[in-house]
Amino acid sequence: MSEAVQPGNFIESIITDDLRSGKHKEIVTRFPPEPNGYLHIGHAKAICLNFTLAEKFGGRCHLRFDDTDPEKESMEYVESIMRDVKWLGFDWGKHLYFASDYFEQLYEFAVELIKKGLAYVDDLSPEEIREYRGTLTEPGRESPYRNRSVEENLDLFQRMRDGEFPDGSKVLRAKIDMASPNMNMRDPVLYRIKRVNHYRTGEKWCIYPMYDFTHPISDALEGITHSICTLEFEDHRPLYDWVLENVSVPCRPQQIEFARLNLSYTVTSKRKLLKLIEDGYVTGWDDPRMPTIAGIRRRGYTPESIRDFCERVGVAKKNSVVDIAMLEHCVREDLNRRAPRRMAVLRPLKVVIENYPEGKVEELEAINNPEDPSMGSRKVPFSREVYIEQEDFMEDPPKGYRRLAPGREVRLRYGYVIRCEDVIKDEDGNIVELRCTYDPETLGGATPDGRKVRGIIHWVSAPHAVSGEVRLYDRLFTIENPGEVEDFWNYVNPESLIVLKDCKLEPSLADAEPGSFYQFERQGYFCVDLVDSKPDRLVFNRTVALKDSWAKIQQRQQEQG
RNA sequence: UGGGGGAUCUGCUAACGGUAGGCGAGGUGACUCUGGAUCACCGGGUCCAGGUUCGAAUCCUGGUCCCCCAGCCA
Repeated sequence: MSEAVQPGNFIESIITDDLRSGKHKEIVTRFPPEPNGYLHIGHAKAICLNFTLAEKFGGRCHLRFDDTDPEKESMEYVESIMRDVKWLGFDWGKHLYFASDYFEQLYEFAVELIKKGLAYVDDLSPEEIREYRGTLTEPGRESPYRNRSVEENLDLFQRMRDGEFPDGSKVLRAKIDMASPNMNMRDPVLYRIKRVNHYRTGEKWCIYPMYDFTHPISDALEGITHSICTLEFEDHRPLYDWVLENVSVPCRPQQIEFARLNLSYTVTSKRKLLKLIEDGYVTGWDDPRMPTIAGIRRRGYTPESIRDFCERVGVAKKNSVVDIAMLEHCVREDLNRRAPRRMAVLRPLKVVIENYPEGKVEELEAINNPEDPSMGSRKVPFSREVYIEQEDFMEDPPKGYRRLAPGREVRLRYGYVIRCEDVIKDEDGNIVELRCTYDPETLGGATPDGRKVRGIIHWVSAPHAVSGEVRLYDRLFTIENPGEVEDFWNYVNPESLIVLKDCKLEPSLADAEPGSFYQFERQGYFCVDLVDSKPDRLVFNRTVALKDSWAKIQQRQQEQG
C-alpha cells in the first residue's frame, strides 16, 4: 500500500517516511472540532485532509468532539457537525469520540503530574496570572503558590473537583518555566473551575481541563499517530510534547501543522459568521450565502465538488487566500457533467408568434444533457405564445449582440427561428410584448436556405409554464478580503441575493424534488431549495452562474466607454 | 522587541542538487442549436545580496517582508 503512494504534500511525505521506517504500522488521524458552531469551508479542508490521508494510507480517521468548554457547546452543534461530515462523504465508522468521555482519565493524569511535582494549584486571580505571565519580551514571575507541597496540591485539586472553591478562585497549572520565551510554556493553566452545565456530563464536573492538556492526551488515548492542526498551534507543540512526555500515555502522537484555508470574498471566523446572522445580514447558519457546509449544501454545491476543491487547493505551511473562483470552477465542472438541462425564463417577456396557429401545441425534443447522452431527452411543449428572457431582446442592440431585435432573427432552442416584427409598449414606454413570426422550415436546427442564425435563446411556452420563485445568489461581499477589515459588514454585497418571484419554468420542472439540481440553459446551475420550496410553490436557488462571455464583452465595452 | 513559522506566475500549488510544471484567473482563436461545454494557443514566477557546486527554487551566510503567540477559548 504505502509503496504505491506518491508523496503529494509535505504531510504525506512525513507519513510515507514513518511507514517506511517502521515508526508506524498504520496511521490514525482525527478531526477534532469543538461543538460550538457550524462547520465551514475551512473545516472541510481539514476534514478532507484527515479522512483522505487515512483512506490513502489504509488507516483510519476518528471524529472527536473537543468539548472541554461547556460554556458554548451544545448537542445541536454536535449533530450539525456529524451531518456535515457525513454529507461530505466521510465515515468515521465506530470511531466517534468525545473528550468529555476522558474527563475521569484526564483527572488522573493531572494527579500524576502533581505527584511528579509538575503541576500545582494556584490561587492567583485571572488578572494576577496575566500580570505574572510577563510579556513577549520580559520573562514572567513565579506564582507565590508555585512551591506548594505535593500533598497540599493533591488535597487542593481534589477539593477543586469536589466543588469547595468558587469559580475562578483556583486553577491547576503545569510547572514548567516562567521565563520561557514561548508564552505557552510559562506554567500554562491545565484546569479551571467553572460551574456550568455540560451538555454531556451535566453537573458531574465543576472543573474542566484546558485544550493544551486535553488534546495531546486524547490523541494518545486513541492511538492517533499524526495529529494535524492549523498553523496557530505551532508554538503549542512544545507543550503538546511536554504533556505526553510527563504523563503515562500509551503512545506518542506527532503534531503537524498546516495552513488553514482562506477564501476571497468570504469570512470564516466564527465571531464574524455569528455577527452576520445576529444582525440579519443573512438568515442563519444555513443561508445559501454562508460559507458554512450547511449553507453551501443548501446553495446547491455538491460534496464531490467540495472534495475536489480541497484536493486542488493543496496543503502547505504558507498562509494563503484561495480565489473563490476556484471553488466556483469546481462546482461548475461537477454540475456540468451531472445536471439535467432545463429551460427557465427568469425575467419573462411575452412573445406572440402571429403566424403560428392558435391552439396548436407541438412537443419538441430536448436533450437532457449534451455532456451525457445516457441522460436521454424529454419533450417540451411549444405554442403560439412563449416567454423569453427580457435581456434576450434589445430595441437598439449594440455591436456584437446576437439575440432578438426589431427585424432580426433568433432561434428558439430546440424549436424554430423567429423574427421580431413589432414591439408593444405600455404608456410608460416599457416593452410588454413582442409580435413575431416564425419560419416553419427551421425546426431542428436547420435553415433550408442556409442562412446563419447565430443567436439561440431559451424560452417557455406561456400556457404550459409553471411559475416559481428563483433566488439569485452571488458573493456575499463586494471586497476580496472582508476578513481583514474591522467593519466587514459594510461590505456585504447588496446583490448577494436577488429574489425573482414570477419566473416561468418549463412544465417538467413541476415535480422537481427538494435538493435536486438542474442547469437552466444559458443561465446557471440551480437547485430546489431544501427549506422553502413547496410542491405548489417551487423555490430554486442559483448555485453558480454559467460563465458568460457576452457579459464580459459588454463589461469591457462599457469600460472603454 | 523575545519566541515560533513562512516567502515560487495575477491566485493556489509542484519540483526532495539536474529541462521551473499543473490548476484557477486573464487573453486569443477553433468548434457549437446553451455567447454554456470542449479543444488549441498566449502571456506570466523562484523575496534580495553574497557564497558552495560542473550545476541552486532547493545547501550555506547575511538581509528584507509577511503571519502567529501575552484567554481560566479551541
